[in-house]
Amino acid sequence: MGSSAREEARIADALRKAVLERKLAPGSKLPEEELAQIFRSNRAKIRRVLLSLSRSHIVTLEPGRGAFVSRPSPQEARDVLASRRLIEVSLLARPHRKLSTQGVTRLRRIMTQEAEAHEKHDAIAMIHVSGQFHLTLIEELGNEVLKSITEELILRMSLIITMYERHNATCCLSSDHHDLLDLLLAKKYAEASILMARHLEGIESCLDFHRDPVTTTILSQILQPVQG
Amino acid sequence: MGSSAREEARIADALRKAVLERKLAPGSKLPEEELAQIFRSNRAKIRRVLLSLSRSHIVTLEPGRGAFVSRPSPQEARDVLASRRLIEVSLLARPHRKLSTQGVTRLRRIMTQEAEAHEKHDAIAMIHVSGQFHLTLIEELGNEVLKSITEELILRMSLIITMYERHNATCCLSSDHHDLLDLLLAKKYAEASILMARHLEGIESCLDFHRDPVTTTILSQILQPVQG
DNA sequence: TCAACCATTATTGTTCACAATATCAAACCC
DNA sequence: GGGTTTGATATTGTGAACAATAATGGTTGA
Repeated sequence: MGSSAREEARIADALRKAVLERKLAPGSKLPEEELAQIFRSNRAKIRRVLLSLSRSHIVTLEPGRGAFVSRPSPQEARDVLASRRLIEVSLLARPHRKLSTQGVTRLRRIMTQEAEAHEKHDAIAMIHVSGQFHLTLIEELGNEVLKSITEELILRMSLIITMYERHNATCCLSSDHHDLLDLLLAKKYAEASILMARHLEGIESCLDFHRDPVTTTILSQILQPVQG
Repeated sequence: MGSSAREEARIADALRKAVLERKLAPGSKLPEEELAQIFRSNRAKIRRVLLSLSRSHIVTLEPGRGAFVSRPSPQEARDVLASRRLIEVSLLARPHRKLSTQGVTRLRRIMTQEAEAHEKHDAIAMIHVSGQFHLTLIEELGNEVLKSITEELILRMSLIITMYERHNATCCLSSDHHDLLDLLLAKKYAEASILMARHLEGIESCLDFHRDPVTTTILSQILQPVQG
């Protein structure tokens, strides 16, 4: 069987998904044995997955103690937010290329899904779709490298929001996304970039770095339904 | 012994250094056993290091075949260059903070080393010092996250330059660095960012994506002196 | 009652042997 | 003679057993 890489990718994706959807709280312990049986895998594979995720700052490996979902410090949080803002705002201000017609179609479809999720009050779907909007924008106006960098930053932001969010603030106002696309179609890049800056600052303003980083270490049974 | 992480970091650093200094040609095979005895280590640790490096796009793991130094495609090369340009140029245009006095000192010291390396025609020292200049700038004006992102991009650029460089073009004109610092001290950020854009475009213009990616697979004896 | 210590238990870290796979070369058929 | 097949060799992939380490809980003594 040469599908071991696929299996590891599946496990890593499931963990990343759980982090993105804020089901795995920062600080949660990730015991190798437990993960192995949840995913019907073995420790060796789990271990490689955890090593990979630790390189993406999603997981922190403490020697002799094991793997934990990362708990970004306030400073790290600020840096992640600032970095994402720099990338996305600058890209809108000076996009590498024009929006393709199929790109516009993709963005429109995503916004439709966003509206549906909003209507159903499906917070998890909102997170996914909102992330997809930003990533598609980067893919269209930028390139693959920026996209994968931002993918990682978005994942780290999920941890940050879980730790430091003030109330149940909505992560992304979908109206912003709508206005953003309008401005881009009108080639008003300067205005679009300003809107994006405000958009991301909006997320930031919902954070409170003073409060105790509440990290209820949730049991891993949350992962059970993920792997189907 | 709990120093296994340290040992792995040492091996990873040695490999990264070899890539940065362009001693390890893209496409070179990295056999686990051979690396293990070069670094007086074992396959398990080597394997973990290679997995880590593969996450940084420095190494490519081919299932069943082993690890190879990555050979970035022309498209990937363009994306890496564009991403680095976006980050550094935007950061100069709108720095997150002012240059600290000790930051200026550090940059000046680096430029001194740069002049020395230039005088001695020490190409390897030039690479290191030039990278340090850019990274220090990002650390001073930006943050740690952007710094580590750029660290990875610089490493990938080393591979790109090895594969696609036209002649023996100097990677960074030190005069540019000098002018850059002057502009920053004068708070002429707009001009500084333009200079940075030209600076990085200069590197890009030395590349030729049409020529065959010459990848002389160098033996790993190059690594021997690295680990001392 | 509290604190320090020690034994127990659970988890991680390491090593080894073996299985699977790809590479290479020689033999073979067309 | 060229291309294909087939076996030998080397390298990677996998799993399990063992060692080392940290967390846990209970005991003992002040």
